[in-house]
Amino acid sequence: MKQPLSSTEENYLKAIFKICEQSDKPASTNDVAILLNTKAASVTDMLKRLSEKSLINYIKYKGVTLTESGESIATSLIRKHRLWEVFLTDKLNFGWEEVHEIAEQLEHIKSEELTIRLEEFLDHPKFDPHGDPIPDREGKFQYRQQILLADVEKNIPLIIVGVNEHGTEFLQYLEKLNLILGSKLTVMDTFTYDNSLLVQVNNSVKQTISAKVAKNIFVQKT
Amino acid sequence: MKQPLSSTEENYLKAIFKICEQSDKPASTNDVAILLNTKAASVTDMLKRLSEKSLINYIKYKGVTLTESGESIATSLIRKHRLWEVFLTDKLNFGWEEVHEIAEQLEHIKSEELTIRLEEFLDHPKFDPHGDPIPDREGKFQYRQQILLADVEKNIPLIIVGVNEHGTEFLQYLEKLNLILGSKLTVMDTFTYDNSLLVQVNNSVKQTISAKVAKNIFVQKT
DNA sequence: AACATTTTTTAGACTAACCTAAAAATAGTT
DNA sequence: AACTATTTTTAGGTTAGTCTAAAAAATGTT
Repeated sequence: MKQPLSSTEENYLKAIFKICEQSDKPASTNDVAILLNTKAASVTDMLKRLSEKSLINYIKYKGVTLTESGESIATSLIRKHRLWEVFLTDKLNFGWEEVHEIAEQLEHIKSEELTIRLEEFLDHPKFDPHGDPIPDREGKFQYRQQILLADVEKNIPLIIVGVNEHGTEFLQYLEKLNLILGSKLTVMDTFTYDNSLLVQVNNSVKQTISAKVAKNIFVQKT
Repeated sequence: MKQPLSSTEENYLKAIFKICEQSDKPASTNDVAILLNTKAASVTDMLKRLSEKSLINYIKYKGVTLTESGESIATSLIRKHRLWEVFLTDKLNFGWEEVHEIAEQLEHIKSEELTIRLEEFLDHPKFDPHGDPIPDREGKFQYRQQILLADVEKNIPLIIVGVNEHGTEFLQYLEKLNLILGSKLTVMDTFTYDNSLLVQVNNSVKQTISAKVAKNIFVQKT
């Protein structure tokens, strides 16, 4: 009946999920093409096939959303991806900037039992190394408090709970500034000229942070 | 230059390696087809492509062997396969009959660093859960003493060090008979009628074992 | 509302990996 | 050595996933 999906098909579902999650609107063909680094024509092609399999709701020219079964596959992939990321950092001591690419491969391993035992082995982590929440077996996950460092007021003690970008370069840069998950910081001053911020990290060093960086760091009030 | 191989190509290399290893002769097209559960025509097709990439020595109608680079890829796959099997049994508590299928997928994950760190994490195991030796980073591995239980004389104390078949059914059956890695046993008697054996396991139970089973168990003298 | 621009789809072609059926080469047997 | 049976290769076709170029639909602008 349900023959297993190819990695390619799975990647399309994940892409559609991410786009819809961010914008709360159907994903456009182009959005998907850009995210998957492919061409719009190829996307149209695949959308027809996924629609045939009842994994997406696709209306020509009107964009695409996931059906329930499509969404369940997408969240399962995200779940596996994030669990493997935890494994790679916590057990194999990879840096948070190194794990994405490997997890991208590992998430396609097909074994329900493996995922369950991996989760158990890792002690049921709730967040991955970048602070992203890990869906449970039913695909549900608590959303993190999504306050961007860029939107926060002065003189409030904060803690870093996540990042909004997962590129190697960005994460390595953050690490150099000591801006990692769990780091404490306070915005000392904001400069309206370029929207950069002066922040104090871990109650010691004061640093200036560009607006672009501040828009990619999630914080919580402590 | 060297674009990475597809999982399919990798599986062909592994198959050729296994056939050549067992028979010490070039692998025939048919052998490969049978092992990979595909058709001879498909194999010929692939052999041409692998030959083009200098991974195999292929002479029409004469069979195929691996080149040095082909062999290095094959042993790397076997290395990864067996390391993941150790991970699955030792860390995730899978049974030795459950791990093959999952490791079949995991062996294709591409990251040199991952393999090295996994090996480290597992404490540099030398054998997988079925007693098969794990190649080192250079692809070298010590061959195990390959004495088949079927070929051993009476009244010599033995220990099980490996199996020659990895099917789920066979391994589950062995487990039921308490014939697992490390089990001690002695051949008490042999019956020339059907070549079955009477063995004593762990100095307690006496059991009869068919010739077929005895041909798939490797033992060592203690 | 009509025209220009952008987005999306269609049409047609390519590659990897597979297949079946037929032809060619090898191996086995008398 | 000749003939038969088996193995292997070739020829031609299929499917998934990709592409480019052109056509069609949607969107934006005056």
